[in-house]
Amino acid sequence: MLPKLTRLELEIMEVFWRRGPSSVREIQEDLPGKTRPAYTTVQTMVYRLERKRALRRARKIGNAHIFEPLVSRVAAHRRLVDELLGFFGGRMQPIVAHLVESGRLTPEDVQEAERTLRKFARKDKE
Amino acid sequence: MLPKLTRLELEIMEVFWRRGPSSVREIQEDLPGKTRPAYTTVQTMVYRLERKRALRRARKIGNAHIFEPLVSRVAAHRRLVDELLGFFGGRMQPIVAHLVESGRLTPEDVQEAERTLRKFARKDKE
DNA sequence: TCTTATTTACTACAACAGTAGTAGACACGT
DNA sequence: ACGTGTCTACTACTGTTGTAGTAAATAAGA
Repeated sequence: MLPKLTRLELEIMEVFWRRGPSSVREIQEDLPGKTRPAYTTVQTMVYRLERKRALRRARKIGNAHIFEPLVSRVAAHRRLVDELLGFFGGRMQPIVAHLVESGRLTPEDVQEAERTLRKFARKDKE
Repeated sequence: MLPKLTRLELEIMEVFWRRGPSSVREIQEDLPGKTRPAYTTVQTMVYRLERKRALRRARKIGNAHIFEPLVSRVAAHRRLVDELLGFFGGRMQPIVAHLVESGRLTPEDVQEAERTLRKFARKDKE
């Protein structure tokens, strides 16, 4: 079962997904400047992600551990969307309405959705 | 500024939005059986929602306070969607993709989105 | 080999979230 | 007016999240 990731954990995973296997130091330095936590803060988060089985120690370079992701970006993202959906009792309509009203669901997004839908419809028939 | 609401706080607000002004007892008894917390748990949450200015004491019946919502369901829902959007760096496409792939964005939902979009486009021109 | 900078492993702690108990106030029926 | 049950106001405790410090191990350069 996919572990639940918090905001900061997700930010850190995001760096791993971009960079691939990395050390704590590399991750910390790659975090956006304004939000950058102390080295040991990142270290703590990495350890927690390891306990949650979202990361694992892949190898060592010098005395530094190199960690790598065990969960994919897509899987983590899907979980986020599922959670939101839960809040809305599984009903899409209010979500879509909010997205449209806040002007962030563009006509292009909708067309893209239609394309994806058709692709899935075809796949179902096969 | 709209306060941030947690999972249980949202569940409780949901009952208020359905019922209108209510006592702690009424809310507690209206919560779904499997998840129903103790009376004092609900009471604590209601107090916290009051501190967060999501609820206020409207009046008294006997010695019981009647609370009423200060934030609307739509506003709270919009905040949830905005938060999710933040996780995705503001880009819609991955969210839509997940929704479609999990089979929860139906063709009807997309048509609904198109209708809403057209309505908004018209409004922009006015 | 000695020194030093880096890394690890561990500890700490405040805020928040979820959970609930208890003591005392109070309203209501008789 | 009394007793009883409900409600309030407070307190408490656990787990999680975000934050970081410190001591000891260790790699790597001089």
